[in-house]
Amino acid sequence: MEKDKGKITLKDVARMAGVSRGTVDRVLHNRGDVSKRSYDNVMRVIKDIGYEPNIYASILAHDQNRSVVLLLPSYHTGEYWEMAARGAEQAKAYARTFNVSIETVLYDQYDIDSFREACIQLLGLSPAAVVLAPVFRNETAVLTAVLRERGIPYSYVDTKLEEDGYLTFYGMPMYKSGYLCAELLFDSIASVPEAADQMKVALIRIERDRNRKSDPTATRREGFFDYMTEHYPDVEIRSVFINPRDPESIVGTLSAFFTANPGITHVAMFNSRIHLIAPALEILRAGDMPRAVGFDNLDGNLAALRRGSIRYLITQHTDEQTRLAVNSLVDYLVLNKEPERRDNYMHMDILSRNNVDDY
Amino acid sequence: MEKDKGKITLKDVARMAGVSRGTVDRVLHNRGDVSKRSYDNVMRVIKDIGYEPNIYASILAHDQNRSVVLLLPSYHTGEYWEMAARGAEQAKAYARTFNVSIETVLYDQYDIDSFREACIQLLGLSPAAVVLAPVFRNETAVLTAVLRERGIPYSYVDTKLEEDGYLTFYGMPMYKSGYLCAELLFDSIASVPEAADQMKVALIRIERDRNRKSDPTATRREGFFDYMTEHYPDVEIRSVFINPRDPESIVGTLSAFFTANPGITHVAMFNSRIHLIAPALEILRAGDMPRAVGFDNLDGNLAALRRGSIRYLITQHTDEQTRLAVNSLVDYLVLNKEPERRDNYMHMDILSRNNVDDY
DNA sequence: ACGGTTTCCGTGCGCGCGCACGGCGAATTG
DNA sequence: CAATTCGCCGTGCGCGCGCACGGAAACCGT
Repeated sequence: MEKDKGKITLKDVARMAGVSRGTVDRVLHNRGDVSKRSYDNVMRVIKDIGYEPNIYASILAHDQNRSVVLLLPSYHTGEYWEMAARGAEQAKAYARTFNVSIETVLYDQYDIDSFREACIQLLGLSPAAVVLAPVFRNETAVLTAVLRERGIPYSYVDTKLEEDGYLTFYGMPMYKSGYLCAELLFDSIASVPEAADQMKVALIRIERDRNRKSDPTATRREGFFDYMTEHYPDVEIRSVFINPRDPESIVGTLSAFFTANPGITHVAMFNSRIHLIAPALEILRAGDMPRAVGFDNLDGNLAALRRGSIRYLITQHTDEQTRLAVNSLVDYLVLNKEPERRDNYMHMDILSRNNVDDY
Repeated sequence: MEKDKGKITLKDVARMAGVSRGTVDRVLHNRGDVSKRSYDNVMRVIKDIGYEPNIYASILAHDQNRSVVLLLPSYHTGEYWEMAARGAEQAKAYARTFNVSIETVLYDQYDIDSFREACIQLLGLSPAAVVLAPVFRNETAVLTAVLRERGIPYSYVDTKLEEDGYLTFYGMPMYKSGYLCAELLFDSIASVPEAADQMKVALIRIERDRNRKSDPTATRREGFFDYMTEHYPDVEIRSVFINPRDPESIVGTLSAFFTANPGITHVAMFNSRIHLIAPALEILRAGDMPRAVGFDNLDGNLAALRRGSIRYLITQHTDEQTRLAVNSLVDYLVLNKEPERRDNYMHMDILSRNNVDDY
């Protein structure tokens, strides 16, 4: 494209503008102490010959110690937010090639005070940029106000607030994911739609979400129901609530449910925890496994997929989201690169037993 | 994690190892002229304190004009290899942050002489690294021999030769992709397997491949047949050959085929060109569209997917493959980073009408 | 005319590393 | 034993830029 041969340097610009390197430098950084005449000269030369600073020399001379801090919900092994942490780990490799370090601050997503503390801790780290998963919306708004005031760029992952101070957002299209879930579930009778009247669906939900007003999967459920209404309006759909904190109880809960609701042929679960019910299905329905579709590539889910107790997983790449969010901030910080898109809805992957291996 | 404050430099290593900067440098680059004693000392210190070179200083001092050259089949808009070129374009962004430029040399994949010429042209560019799509296997072997002799690292995309001089390979698991194709195609009767005896499959193939001994999709077809034998041994499978150079003829060919073979319910195509037959299906089978599954995310294929004339596409991310191959070479050149894996079989994406939007 | 500001500008140093050059002691050779 | 070679090593320069320092005009008031 452009000739890299006779690389144009700041010195060249200085010479061509009839000034010194220092003056060009002052112009480039709007640092004042430059006469209008010199300023114009320099600017003209820069435009004319298309000078671009050498970022390596710049960074080397600068030698800053930037760090990107992630603010995420804490997690146990195998849980949803672990994937985000994994993505952060991957981003580290990229960041460290730019001498940017990555730190993570965790909070309890069910304890607003821990979030407040985490915010204070985060600011104490004096981050060069921040990645947020905004579970507590009001408190997050407070934090981002501070960040904006301090000129610290930040990005959202998973969910975003409706404001426009953020650099990027990486998330999943929730409504569509529910729609897709229904489609995959009922693709099993696509060639014989008249079989629909023998089909019956169980939606597995979390006990705690039953009375929760802000269920994060509500939109997804909406997409699911819309698909069903459009394509299979007469199929029966039942909900059953399990308690994820007490895995022992799940077999019992489902056993009672299947007895009370015979003929369940399809199972769906809208959060990331379908791995919790896979063993129960294997025990209770070994003979005639219902077709099950769930979300997210947790290790437990992938294992169940491989065992055959789950037919499809729809994944949103939480790790990728985090990785890309960090990278966008690093690019912005180091290379002055504006992101291509502010809002990035990630592609949903469909995982089956036969394409999970090279995942 | 590590303290970035007192950044460890090459000079520190030298001091701690009781040698000079030059010696450390020689060790780092395996440049010889170092006594075993000094070598061991330096290596130990490096391990101990976890020294990592500052790439900015490194690149700045280096200031070479390396270029990575891609050797790919030429293409028209909307064809398979265009995706590889697109991936190269994306890699450019990454490469340029390291002052590495990307060049592409194209050849006619049906003309061996053009390949030979391309090889000469490539060597004339004195590349720092090369990415290859080895259509002509024998000639490619000749080229790679030269590259090895000159110490130029290279990577394969799409296909590889069975040798072990390459740095990385990025491709798709072909057998599995065929297996997956069959599964997706017949998932439509998964809940009512007894419907299988009313199903009939058409495999659309390319006229030119009929007598070709090295059909690149042969392995894929094998996976497909294995799945069918295992799960639906009695389903009828018919092949029909079309001429992609004469799109006008396709409707006629398929029309005759459907007449001769009534009751086709499923259609599969193992190369990237299923977009060629989508219009024909829309015309000939508007009333009862067969279920069609194809490969690769060509724009034409995606459009047909959106229109509903294709049910699923299995994609192998040719663009990603190329991008990653280039990146692995850049990392190797600039950062001395060995690739994590030599052979990288890419994940296969399943695309349906409902997850294609954010692709 | 002279001291004191203000405005504007040039120069030198250092960031950490790659590499060429030259040097020094020990081994080898005639 | 002197001359040469060889193995090993240290030093200096430059990559392009940021920034601090100091200095030269120009301007001002007395």
